[in-house]
Amino acid sequence: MKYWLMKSEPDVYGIDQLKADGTTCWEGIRNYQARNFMRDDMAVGDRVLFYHSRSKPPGVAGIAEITRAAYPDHFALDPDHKYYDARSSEDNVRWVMVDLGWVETFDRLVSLAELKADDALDGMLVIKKGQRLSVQPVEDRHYARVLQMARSPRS
DNA sequence: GCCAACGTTGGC
DNA sequence: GCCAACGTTGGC
Repeated sequence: MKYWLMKSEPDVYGIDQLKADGTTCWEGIRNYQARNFMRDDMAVGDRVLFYHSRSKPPGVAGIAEITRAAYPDHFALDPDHKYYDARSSEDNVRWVMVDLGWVETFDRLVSLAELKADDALDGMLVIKKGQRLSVQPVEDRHYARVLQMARSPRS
C-alpha cells in the first residue's frame, strides 16, 4: 500500500463534505505530474492525507482512501464544464480521476506550521516552499508521523 | 487580496 | 528547442 497527500480547498470540497458523501470522484486534476501519479501509481486501498489548502490555517484534516483506480475524467469532454479540455476527445481523454472514500476526520487539524516545525518530517514534499502539486506521494514514515501528531495534543 | 513560485503555451 | 508571456496555486 502506498501513501499520498491530496489537497483541496475546504471552501470548495472539505473533509466534512467527503464524510457526508462517503465517496467522491476526484475530478479536475489538470497537472501532468499529478495525473501520472494517479494513473500509474495509485491503487485501491492506498491511504491519503486529506489536506486543506488556502484555509486558516492550512493543514492535514484527516484520512481518505482510494476506492477506485484511475479512469478517464469525462468532465474534460463537456464543453460547458469548468474542467473542459479542448484537446481531449472520446478516444483520447488526457486526464484521469480516482475515487476517494472517507476514512477518518482528525480530532484536530495538523497545521502546515506544525508539519514544518517537526524534525521527523524533514524532506516531506508539502512543506517545501513553492510546492504546488496537489497530488503527492508521502513516505511511510512521514505518514505514520502525521497520524501520531494528529492523535496527540498540540505540543 | 497580494504576489512568489511554478507549470504550460505558443511564437519564433 | 528556447524562453517570454500568461495562468494558476496556495501561503501569508
